[in-house]
This record gives sequence, C-alpha cells and structure tokens, in this order.
Amino acid sequence: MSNPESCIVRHFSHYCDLTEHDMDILLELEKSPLNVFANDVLWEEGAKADNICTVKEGWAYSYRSMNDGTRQVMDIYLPGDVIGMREFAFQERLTGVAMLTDGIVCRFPNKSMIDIFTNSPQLTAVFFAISARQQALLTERLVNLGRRNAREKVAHFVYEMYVRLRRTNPDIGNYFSLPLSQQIFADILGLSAVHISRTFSELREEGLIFRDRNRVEIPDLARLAEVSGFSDKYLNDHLNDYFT
Amino acid sequence: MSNPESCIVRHFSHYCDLTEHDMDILLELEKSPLNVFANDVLWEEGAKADNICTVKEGWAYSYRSMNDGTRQVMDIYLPGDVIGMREFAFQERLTGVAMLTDGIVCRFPNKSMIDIFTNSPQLTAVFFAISARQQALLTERLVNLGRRNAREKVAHFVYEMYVRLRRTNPDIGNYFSLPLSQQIFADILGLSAVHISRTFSELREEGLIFRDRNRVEIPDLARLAEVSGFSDKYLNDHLNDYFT
DNA sequence: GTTCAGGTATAACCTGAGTTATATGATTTC
DNA sequence: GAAATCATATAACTCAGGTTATACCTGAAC
Repeated sequence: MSNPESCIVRHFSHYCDLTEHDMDILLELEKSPLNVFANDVLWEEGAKADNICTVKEGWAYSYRSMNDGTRQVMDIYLPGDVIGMREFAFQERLTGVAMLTDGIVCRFPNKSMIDIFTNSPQLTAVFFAISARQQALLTERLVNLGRRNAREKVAHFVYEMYVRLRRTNPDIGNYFSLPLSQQIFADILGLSAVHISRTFSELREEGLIFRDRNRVEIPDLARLAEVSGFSDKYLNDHLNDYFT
Repeated sequence: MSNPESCIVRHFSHYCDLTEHDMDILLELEKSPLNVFANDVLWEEGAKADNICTVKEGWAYSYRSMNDGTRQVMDIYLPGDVIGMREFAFQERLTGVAMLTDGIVCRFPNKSMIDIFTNSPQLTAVFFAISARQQALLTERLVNLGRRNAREKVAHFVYEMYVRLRRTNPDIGNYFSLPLSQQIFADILGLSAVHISRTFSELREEGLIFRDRNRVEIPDLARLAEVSGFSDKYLNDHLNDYFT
C-alpha cells in the first residue's frame, strides 16, 4: 500500500490511508532530493522563508542563537519529519536549522501547500495534524524547561526520543543510536554542558541511562518513564475519527 | 468589509481579505456563544478533545498541572484567538484551559475543520497560519524559559503582551490592562511567585515597568524592548504572498 | 462596620545549576 | 603515528532563584 521508498509517505500513512492521488502529490514534494552532511546549515535564522523541507534521511534540529553566544534548540527532526511549516505565514525564518548527521532532504515551495489545500482535504488534514503534533511537542518541551529539574529533564527527553524513534521503528529495543552531543542536550534542555555531563553520570549510577558516545541504553524502560514523569499522550496522534 | 460584531472575523481578516462565503462559515462557528466567568475551567487536561473554541470576549490560558502541585502555563489567549487546535489529532486534551477574566466563548466541533478544508482553501490557509503562529509563540516562550534570566523573562513577556494587544487595539498606548496575577506570571515563566514579586520590584526601581494590580505602565517602550531582547518578527505573520 | 481570602512585598536562608579550570579519551588530519 | 580537535568527566567555587515565613493591603462577603 504505502511506498517503501518514501518515509514521508510512511509517516503520513500513520495518520490515515492515503489515496493514490494523495501519494502522487506527496511524492511530487520529494522530487528534488539533496544530499547534506552533518553540521550543514539548511537555513539561518532571518533567511527568506519561502519553502518547506522534508527529511528523507538523517537527523536535523532547529535552534535560536542568543546574543550572549548561547543557543536554544527547539526541535529535533527525524526521517519523515517536515521542517519549516512554522514559518508558513512569516517572511523570515524564526529559527535556524542544521543537520545532526549526514542525510537527504527535499525542499518544496510554500505555495505547494495552497495547492494541497485546494486539491486534497485529506492531505490538508494530515498537514494540519502534523502542525498540531509539533505544537504538542513544543508544549511538552515547555513543561520540561519550566517545571522539571535537570535529572527529570534529561530522563524525559531521552525517553521522548525513544518513543518517537519507536513510532517508525517498532523493533528498536532498549539500546539505540542517539547522535546528540552533550552540548546539544544542554541547548535543548536549557542547561549547561557541564551539568548535562554531571546529570548523565548521576543517571548512570542510578542505572537509569547508560550513554556512550552516540549510543544509549535504557535498562528499565518503565522505570525511566516513571522517574521522568513521562506520559506518551502527547505523541499518540492520528486522524482515525475523521477518515476511516 | 469585516463584520465588527465578530472579533474572530476581525482577527482572521488580518491574514487576508475574506469573501462573504468565508465570513459566513466563520460566523457559523460562532453560533453558540457561551458566557463564562473568571476562573471557569473550559476543559481539564485529559478531557475528550472533540471541539475547538474561539474567544469572543475575555482572556484565557492553557496550563499543565504537575504532580508536585506546580503548573506550567503554555499560552495566554486574547479575544479573537482560537483554542484547542493543538488537539486536532489527539483524543484527549493535553492541557487544561481556564478563564482569566469573565468572557464569551464559542465552541464548534473538530469536524467543522474538515468541512472548512473541503470548502475553502483560503480559510484553510488562515487556520494553518494561526496554527503556525501559535507554534511561533511557543518557540519564543521556549527561548524565554531556556535562555533568559528572570528579569529578561518578565520584561520579554510583558512586552510580548503589549505587542499582541496592540495588534487588535492599535491605540493601546503605554498604560494598559494586564489581568494576570504574579502567580500566573510565575506559572508562565517557570519561576516562583516570590521571585516574580522581587523581579517586578527591580524593574520598577529601574523605571522599566510599573505594575499596579491589573494595570501596567511601560514608560519607555523602546528601552523595555531592548533589555528584553525582544524582536517582533515572530508576531509579524500574514498571508499577503499567497492571496493578494 | 468586621471578617476573610487573595494578592503582594520583603527578609533570611538554602540549593541546584552555572562557571571556570583541568585532565583524559576519541577522532580526524596530514 | 604525531598533532590537533572535539567530546567528556570531575572538582571547586559562585550565584540566581527557590523556600519559608511574616506582614500588609484591598476588595468581597456578611
């Protein structure tokens, strides 16, 4: 049914069954794949925002650079994710976006969204759902930043990544790749890199998370979910009620 | 051109000129106004999420309650704002929503969105833009929580409210109503109420913000914008490039 | 009027996380 | 394989903001 070549189609199929027509539209958006490398900047904050980007392979992140040299990372993007919808109604990029790993991305003009709105209510609903999901992720990140301590922040974020990865990769197990430096962890969670290091040491001593370079092991998933106050509700989205 | 009775129509007209047809659809969404009072809960976290709500009058906020009794406030909603789109693809509410003041709200079923997707690409674009704008606001809140100190947090948030109010109320001046207790400030900015009090005292001594109960005076708007590192880019959204 | 409940201000003390510094390991470069 | 660079670990010290406590003020309830 779904096109195994395209992780966008796979991702979108999560929301509802796509017609051939819808799949053709989606594949059209992926017409111009571009190879990119780790640390490549897809765009800078303030750049003209006239296109949207899908991630075919690799990981990316969006960030805002502060005047004092620090940064705040907003989002991590995985294969199948859509980047840049945030700026649909803006002239300029509100955040920069860069690659965490090598990968392949596909850009399509913002105006294509208008065509989709005109031609496929169902695809429109999926894009709307994805925008809503991104809001939900930001909402949870907000809770993380505002009302959790460092240990909970790290535990919660690692568990969130596990759940997100499991969605497209059900057999992920409890030992998986997480190509994020401690500096990126710090920029995501509003902490210093030093304190991230301390916190991972603490979590290691507690037997909650073993992190070695880009690999992470979670010996007891349920226990990590518990100490981080994790609820997966904000990741359980679908459109089953609208299209059956 | 725009219907002065409806602040939703006024708010939506900001994005592009609406046809009679579109306005009729919008007014239909406002068919069942409901009087609500300060502190009324529109819905609790975890409640069934099958409708969307527009604010006709009054202020509201969305929040998440933590296990330790603290809360994190996500958003403040003003007249004309739309609440609950976040949960379009979710079964349950991810955050509670309550009123800050007396007001009037209008609920309509989520399914109406599908009708709009089917009948008006232009209104669809506006809803999409509004969802994107909410993401932009959350993004900025994230920066505020992650990478600013208490003084900057308060200054930035107050200035943001000023800019948001000015959008629908251009002659607002530098003395306006802000019906938020120090406890709500704390819950928005991830601080304690005590420290909010300290911070307002500090800002008062610096002559940056005078707050008395629910009124705020900003003697020097430019200076406040500067100390808070405020850029209004994330509030300057429109659809002029798509529909002229 | 009096009482009561919220909201606010300020002080004193404490602590979680920032900062700076140094050391060690891992990777890449040439 | 030596040099350079990047990521990580840990210690020592500092400080912004949390916590607890008390007092005052204002408006609502009676």
